Amino acid sequence: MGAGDGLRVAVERPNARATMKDVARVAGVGVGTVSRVVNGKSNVSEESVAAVNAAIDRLGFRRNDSARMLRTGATASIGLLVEDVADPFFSLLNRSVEEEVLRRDSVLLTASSDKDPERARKMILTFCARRVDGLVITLPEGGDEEYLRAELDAGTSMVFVDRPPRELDVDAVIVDNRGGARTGVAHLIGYGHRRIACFTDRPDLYTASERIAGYRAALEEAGIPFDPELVYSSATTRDPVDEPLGRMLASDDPPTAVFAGNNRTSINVIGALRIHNTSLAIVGFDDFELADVVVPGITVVAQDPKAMGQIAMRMLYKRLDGDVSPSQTVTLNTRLIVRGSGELSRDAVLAAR
Amino acid sequence: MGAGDGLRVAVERPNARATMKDVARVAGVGVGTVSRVVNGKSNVSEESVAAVNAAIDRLGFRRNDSARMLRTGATASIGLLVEDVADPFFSLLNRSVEEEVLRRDSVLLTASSDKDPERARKMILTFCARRVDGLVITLPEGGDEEYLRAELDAGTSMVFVDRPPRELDVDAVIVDNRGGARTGVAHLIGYGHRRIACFTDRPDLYTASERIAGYRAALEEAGIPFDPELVYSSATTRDPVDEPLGRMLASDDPPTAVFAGNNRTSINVIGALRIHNTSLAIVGFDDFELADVVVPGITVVAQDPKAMGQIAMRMLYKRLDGDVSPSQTVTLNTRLIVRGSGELSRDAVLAAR
DNA sequence: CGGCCGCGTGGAAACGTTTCCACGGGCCGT
DNA sequence: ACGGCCCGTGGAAACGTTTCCACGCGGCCG
Repeated sequence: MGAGDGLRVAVERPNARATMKDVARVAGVGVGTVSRVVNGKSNVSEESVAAVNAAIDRLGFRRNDSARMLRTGATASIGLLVEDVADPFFSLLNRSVEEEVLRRDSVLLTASSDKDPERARKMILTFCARRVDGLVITLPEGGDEEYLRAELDAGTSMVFVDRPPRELDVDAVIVDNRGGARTGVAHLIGYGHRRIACFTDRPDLYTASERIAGYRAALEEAGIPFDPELVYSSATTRDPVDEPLGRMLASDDPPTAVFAGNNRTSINVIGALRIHNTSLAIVGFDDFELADVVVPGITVVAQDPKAMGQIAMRMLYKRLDGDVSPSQTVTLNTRLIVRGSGELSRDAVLAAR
Repeated sequence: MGAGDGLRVAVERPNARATMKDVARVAGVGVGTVSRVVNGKSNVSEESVAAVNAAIDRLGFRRNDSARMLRTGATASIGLLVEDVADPFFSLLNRSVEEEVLRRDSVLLTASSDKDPERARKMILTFCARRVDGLVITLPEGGDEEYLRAELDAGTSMVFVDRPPRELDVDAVIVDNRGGARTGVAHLIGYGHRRIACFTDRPDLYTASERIAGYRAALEEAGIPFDPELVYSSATTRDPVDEPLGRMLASDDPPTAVFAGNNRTSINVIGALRIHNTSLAIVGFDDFELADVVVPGITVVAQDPKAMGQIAMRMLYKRLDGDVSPSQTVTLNTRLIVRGSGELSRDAVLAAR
């Protein structure tokens, strides 16, 4: 009645998870066989499979993946660190990464850095302690990235997204921020604008500085002098921009168009324009829901977070599958989506004044 | 030179992670001492601490959490399953859950069910195999929830969010969907409307059906007959609603106001109104960015995903800390945010026709 | 002066899996 | 008819931690 005993014990303590040993006892086989059945290995007799499955059901057995991970060294998990999982751009990226992770029957650990290098460091180290197979990282500005080298050397694969690495030899997928901004601003110039304001995020952020560079490049190409008075970088994307916009509008030579460096800033600009009861041509960087619901629809330079996630994961899994070729940076092109706000001509704006 | 040997081995194979055994050898102490140092236990001499830390730095040691989890049985991880991490509502919930998880030095596993019960089941079972300490779940409609009982019995704590459990004895935090909808519709009625259209999600979804019930309750209270012709439930929140709205507008007794059952539907309705070049009073369920940027601003019945996440996690951690009191369901109240679209009176709408 | 307590320590067992090795039995080929 | 081989199997080692137990040693109290 040895088997019966095993069962009784399990039934009497329903709160303890059954182990393979318990299953083996109940099924009357060895633990090796249980393991083979659980993992769907082929060389097991039909009777054994049936007996084991019956025992599993009876005991409510579920494999303990901690033990499996320890033994095999493979955790089947990926760590994702972004600025903020609630940000529209990153939440889309998150979802697309999730999709790829799921396809490989892995699990996704997520965290938001909140642009804090220290918090990012802590989370990445936590992920590494958990021995994730790979890491997808948007590293916040301003921190030291050297600590990552140790993890890299230890064999943890990683891909940077949205920002290129500075020193590290890792894969990355980024967006052509500069080119996208240049295109957007050139679009405005094409409609006759010569006084174009530029609202962005903190300029010490990689994406913001690139976009400002694109803005300047477009001006330069058109022979329009750069006027620092027309550039405003907010400390956080949350604060409104009515006041700086008001100052520009009140100047001798006010802008007739605005280039907004990111989607939240676009929204802030729209709000500020409403407050000042005026309309300028607008092109925003990064698409957002409702961009086509306001009137006029907002013309944007769109990124593709879904593609970014897919490509990043494809690169990562290639590394995990053993690819040791030199690291590369993929740059995604942007797409100009014309909706009306960017096609308001200089003449039309001036006429309305 | 025993210690030297240990070091040399580690240096020669930099790709292999050092273990506590390696650290112990290099530091000239026992593994027990290394473990105590790593975990910051107090009863270790200063010299030992110093020696161990030096060895750790030298070897790039990082504790293997798989082994730790196996040994201790505590994984310090929480699983979160929502409909879609890219949805504005759930991404905010995700972030707020993350914040609470971080506070407890845990890690967050996330997944999107995409409203597919089978996918949800798979992910939940995966989380359970990984022995997460607790689960935060938005269970998709239509699936069997019985399989959760086994996990519950096995001691995995869980909290439902956004939907109550049907049979299961688990904690939940939900929103007063019915009451919120009633308030929103009553608000419209207060401005004289008697023909109020209702656009929602699939009515077999819990939240949608509750909101429809709230809509009907408000009508009933005001003595307004319910007209099924004024209710449209789209199969997915992606499809536009121009056609059904057009049909309603073309009828003998067209609506003068709209209640939109969720934020994407609100957006669709705004788009459809624009196409039909007309304006009706609107109240939407669930706030969204830009609700105050369109003109007029959209009056909404707002939920608070952040609070939902906080409360859910507080309940979950109470359970993990041993609370065995009866399970409870917390219902969060909604808040009406007045922005203009809901205050367009019936007379104003009719006058504009 | 002797026993006892407590502190710092090393070592070994245990967590639950996977994987490797060895073994027995049937089958096929020579 | 016999040897080798393959298949299904059981058992044990190993993964890297934590935790428990036992040990030595000093100091303090009786």
